[in-house]
Amino acid sequence: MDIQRRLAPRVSAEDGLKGPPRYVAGVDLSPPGPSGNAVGAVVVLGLPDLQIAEVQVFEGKPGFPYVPGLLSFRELPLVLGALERLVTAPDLILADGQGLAHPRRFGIACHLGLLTDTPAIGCAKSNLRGLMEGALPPERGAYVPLADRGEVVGAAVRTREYVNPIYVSIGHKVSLGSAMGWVLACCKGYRVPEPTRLAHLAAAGRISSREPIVLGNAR
DNA sequence: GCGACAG
DNA sequence: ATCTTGTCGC
Repeated sequence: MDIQRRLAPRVSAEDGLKGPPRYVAGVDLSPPGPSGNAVGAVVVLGLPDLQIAEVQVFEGKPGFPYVPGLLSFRELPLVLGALERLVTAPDLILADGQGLAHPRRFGIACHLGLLTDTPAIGCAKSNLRGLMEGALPPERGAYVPLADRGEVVGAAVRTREYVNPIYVSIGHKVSLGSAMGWVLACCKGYRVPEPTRLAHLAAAGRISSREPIVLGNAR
C-alpha cells in the first residue's frame, strides 16, 4: 500500500516521553460476530500498578478484510472510535501487532502512533518480518534483535520464563530499548502485556466497564 | 517461480 | 481469528 510507504518516513524512533508513562493503553479488535460487527476496545491502565483506569468500546462493521501487512486498515477505524471516547488520555499505547517489523516498516502500531500523535509500541504474538539474531535465553527479560534487510526492526522478547517470545517493535515516538522496558513493565504473569490482554477481553465483552478485574481462566 | 503471511 | 484433549506445573 502506497499510504504505508508514504507515512513510514514520518515515524519517530526518538523517545517522546519525559519520564515513565502514567497511563498505558492497550487496544484490540474482536473477531466479527454473527451480525458481521466487530468491537474495537481500549483499556487504560495506571502505572506502575497496572490497575484499570478506564475501558471504552466501539462497535461497527469492519470496512476492510484481514490482509497480512494491511492489518491497520481493518482494525484502526473501530479502535479509534473507542479511543475517542476516552476521558483518560494515555501516555503510551500498546497495539496487538507489529510496528516497524513490517514489510513496509509501517505496522499497526506505527499507524496508530501517527494518527494519535502518541508514543506507541507493537506487541505481536508471532513474527511477520525479521530474523532472530541468535538464540534466545530462556529467562524472563531475555531478548534478541530482529533483523530484516540489514536493519534492526524489533526484538523477540521473553516475557515469561520458557514461554515463546513476543515480537516487540517501535510504533512511534519511542526507542526500541525503552519499548522493551515498558512492555516488560506491563507483563504480569502472562505472555502478553496486560493492556493488550485486557483490551482483548474488553473487545470480547468480558470486561464490563471499569471496576471489576475478571479472574484468569473461566468458561 | 516459490514460500511466507501480524489479527 | 478459529478448530480441540490431555497433559503439565520450569
